[in-house]
Amino acid sequence: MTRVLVVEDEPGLRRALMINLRARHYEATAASGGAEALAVAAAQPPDVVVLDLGLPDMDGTEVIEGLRGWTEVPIIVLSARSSQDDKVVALDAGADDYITKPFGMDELLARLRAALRRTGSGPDVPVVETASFTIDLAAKRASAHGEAVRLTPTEWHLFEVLIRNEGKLVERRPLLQEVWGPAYESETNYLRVYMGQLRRKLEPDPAHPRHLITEPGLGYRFVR
Amino acid sequence: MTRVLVVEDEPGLRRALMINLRARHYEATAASGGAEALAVAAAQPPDVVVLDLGLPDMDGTEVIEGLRGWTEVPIIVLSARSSQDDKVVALDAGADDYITKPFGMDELLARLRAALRRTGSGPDVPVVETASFTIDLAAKRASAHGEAVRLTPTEWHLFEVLIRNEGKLVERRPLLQEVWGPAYESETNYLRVYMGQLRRKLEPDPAHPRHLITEPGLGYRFVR
DNA sequence: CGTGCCCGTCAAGAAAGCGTCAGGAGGCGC
DNA sequence: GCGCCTCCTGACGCTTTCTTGACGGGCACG
Repeated sequence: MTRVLVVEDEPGLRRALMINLRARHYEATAASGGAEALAVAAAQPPDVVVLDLGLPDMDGTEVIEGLRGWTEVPIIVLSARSSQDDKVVALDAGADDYITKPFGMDELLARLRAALRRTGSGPDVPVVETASFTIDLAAKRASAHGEAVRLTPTEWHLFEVLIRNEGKLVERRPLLQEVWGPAYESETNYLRVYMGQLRRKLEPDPAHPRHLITEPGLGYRFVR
Repeated sequence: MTRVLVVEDEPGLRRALMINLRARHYEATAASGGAEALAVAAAQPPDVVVLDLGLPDMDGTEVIEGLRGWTEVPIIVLSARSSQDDKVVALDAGADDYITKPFGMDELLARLRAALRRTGSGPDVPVVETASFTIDLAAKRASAHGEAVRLTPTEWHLFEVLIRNEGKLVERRPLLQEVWGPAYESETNYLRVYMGQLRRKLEPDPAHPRHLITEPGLGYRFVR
């Protein structure tokens, strides 16, 4: 879950922010001062920081710099001060966005989404690991028995479909349609050839596969 | 030099923006309509886009979507409309920032710097060192076998994309789109030529590359 | 015990992709 | 205008990948 650190000294606004964020299924943590914010961020690095500049204990810019010393987490600044100078100082200190109070909750949330989108912290976990081999879908890297293994485009495509349905049986027809297109749905030959290649490259004992399983008469299944 | 695309239909504001950007040593290009903006961006992919939402020929959101179809270049929206809904729509369509008119030039420039800072950074170090060569992204300097090497602008651009995705496979189409623009996504010739040039300039044995790796049928990969 | 079905394996030709070279066009400074 | 650099483009031979057919083994069933 996406973790948001809210740094706001005024209890009313802090509470409103927390409620709204949690309603959107963010994991929201609160800090009421700059020192506390830095401590919390260090203990549990957030995915995005919403920072009120007008804190009682520290200047807001110092908080930004304190964070920027070790993390590039997006920082969205809230501030009652609307002069250009204030914005320039905060943005150049390392803030990603600057919203003047009073602000609308919808706007804040939209800017939050924009900031999170950029970091690309998608919910995907594209690394699949088994006892025998490791597959990194994003980087298109595979390794087995400790050594890097090269897969051809078709092998990747086929394997991806199986991994997406990990544990589940994938019947031959959907498999063929997905990888080779609808015109090839009866070319079960291809499956035999390419499953064989995948096994030879990845399985410890290709003749007795443990992860790329044949379900006779039905299709194939990938199990971890 | 950093390339800024300014999309603004009103001549006075457009001129003011261009003057201010050029005074800060940005390479600023102007477009007065949405269609023109998309064409210019495709021909010469910019590093950041400043986009007025109130264009005569297209809805601003369409322009955002047209860009987001192929590039993740930062988009800073300018708009006379200050309602939350307008901001939410533009930001969720893919904009990175939203500034309401009238605005101060200093603020725009600060937000521009913030947007550019994000793209350049990441977990990158501006200096990449391998056993065979050294690349200083910031200073645009390269050296191999102890000697300085000159790379052309296109070679830099291509190499930067690969370095940003160090270790990860970059497929041909995204690579072509990023470096040459969306109209060139099938010109795989270019990749072959320029990868060859990079290898000849940087690899100890260009015929057997160790760092600029080809993944047949898929794309290319930079490994340290 | 024979037959048919399905699967795994192999190999060879076809197709697609890759590296390389060289020539020409266009831009830029002199 | 002239030379230099960069980019684009097409062609060629070579490598990798895909496709296709054939063969043999295991298994169920008659």
